[in-house]
Amino acid sequence: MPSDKGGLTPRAEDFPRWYQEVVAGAEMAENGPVRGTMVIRPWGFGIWELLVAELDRRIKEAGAEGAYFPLFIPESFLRLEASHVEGFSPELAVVTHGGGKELDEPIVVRPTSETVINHFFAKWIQSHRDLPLAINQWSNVVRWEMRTRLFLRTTEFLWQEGHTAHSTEQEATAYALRILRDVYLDTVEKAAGIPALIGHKTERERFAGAVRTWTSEGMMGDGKALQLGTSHELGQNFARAFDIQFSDETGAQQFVWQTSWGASTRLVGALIMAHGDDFGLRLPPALAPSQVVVMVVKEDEPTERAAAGIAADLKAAGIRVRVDDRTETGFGRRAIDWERKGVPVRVEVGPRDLAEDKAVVVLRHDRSKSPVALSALVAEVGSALERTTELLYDEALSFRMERTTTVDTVEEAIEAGATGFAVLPWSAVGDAGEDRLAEAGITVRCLQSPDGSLAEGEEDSLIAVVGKAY
RNA sequence: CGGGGAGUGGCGCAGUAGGUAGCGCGCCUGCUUUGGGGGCAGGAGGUCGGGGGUUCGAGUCCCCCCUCCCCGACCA
Repeated sequence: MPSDKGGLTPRAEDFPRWYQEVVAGAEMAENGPVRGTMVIRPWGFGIWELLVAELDRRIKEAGAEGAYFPLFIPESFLRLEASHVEGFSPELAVVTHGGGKELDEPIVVRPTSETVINHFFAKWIQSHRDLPLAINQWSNVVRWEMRTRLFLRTTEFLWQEGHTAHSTEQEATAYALRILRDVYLDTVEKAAGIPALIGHKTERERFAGAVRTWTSEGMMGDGKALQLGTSHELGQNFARAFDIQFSDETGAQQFVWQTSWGASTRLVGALIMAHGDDFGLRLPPALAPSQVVVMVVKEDEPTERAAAGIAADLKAAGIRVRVDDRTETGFGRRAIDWERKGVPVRVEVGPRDLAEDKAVVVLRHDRSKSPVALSALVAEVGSALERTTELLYDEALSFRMERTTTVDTVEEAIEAGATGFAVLPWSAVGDAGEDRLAEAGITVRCLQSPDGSLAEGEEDSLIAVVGKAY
């Protein structure tokens, strides 16, 4: 029996199931033949490509240059930084054979590229004049995860990893924060329309090998947290392990101060979970492979011509548009398909509209329909697209506020954290409190100043935002 | 690795005392319909996860193996 929800399980009924159905139904991705791997289909990859463009533009503006390092890393490299190996060894994929022979030294498939990149940084950096050095790589990485979910956690995933070296600690800190704010926070909020909290991780949540990890965290539609982008201050840990030294102005040898930062295909999952509704995906226009679909309601020559004309006008206005003239498929089916894929605006063109020189404009955000005069169509669609991201953002923000509770104790945080975020004084948590939260499946997502701004240390005045996480 | 479940057309499933495989969706053809998963008619598509055994006969019973999913320990 057809329902107008396109056959999806309601989000509130079973969120994980709804998520899987959206990923499949919107033709975004499916499982690969090897456990935990993912085939990203054109619709999902189109979203990723737009995300890459948004991120990369900001990364370049922040002064990092693109480069590429190998997929294969000598196993010995990983061992050079103690906490780094410890953190990653359980999830490594290791190549032991090549060309039909057993290798002398096993090769690791990169779980991240800190080690290879720093091996080369050591070679490239000689003088303070070589600094700062900022490199960004777009690549795939492999982490042998136990439980996987499409986009959220897969064995192989696509990401961007930035690596920098600076002559002073202050400069490294400033750069890590610049990336957090100007790249991640800005992309996530402006392009993706997802409100994010920023702060730093507690010691136990910190990246393996970092001295401080900065994070941006979003709340998903089920109240759980998802890390959206992280930026690490590595101090001189890797510099010492890989002997990355430079001569300063006085001729003295010094170790560099470093950062690394990344965002992954997980962001596509964030988009689904932050904005999706019972009818499927809802895409912010900046990340929609097609921002508008013009639907030919009925097969007939004047209608098809009118639809093509509308599409051409929209395209000329710089809008990504596609025409759906598959009239051999029923109208309802096609409408639901585009709705599930999250296309922000649909323009329906049929003989009845054309008789009045109109078309029906349907907004995916609230599924509202309104007749619009053809002469006003481009302007109307354009302004609808401009409003969409902010509407999605506002909706997600009020949801997060509804689901965020300020509390005083760990026990209260456990209760509130079951369905959303709990905010409490960091001094009320501490190491023991983190243990207690962990028993309830809750983690500290980030530490902030009481006003929500960034703070550096672990001093008592900080607040902790806690919740269940993906 | 510990506990639980499942492998049957592309997808989701049924298959009842063992008797030679079926349903829904999808797909193809034609007609009709197109304003929220249309209707009618016809059609294609299956080594029943693999191997062995019992039997006149195995999707079904027995043994071994493989794979996948869910829950717990790890994680952008």
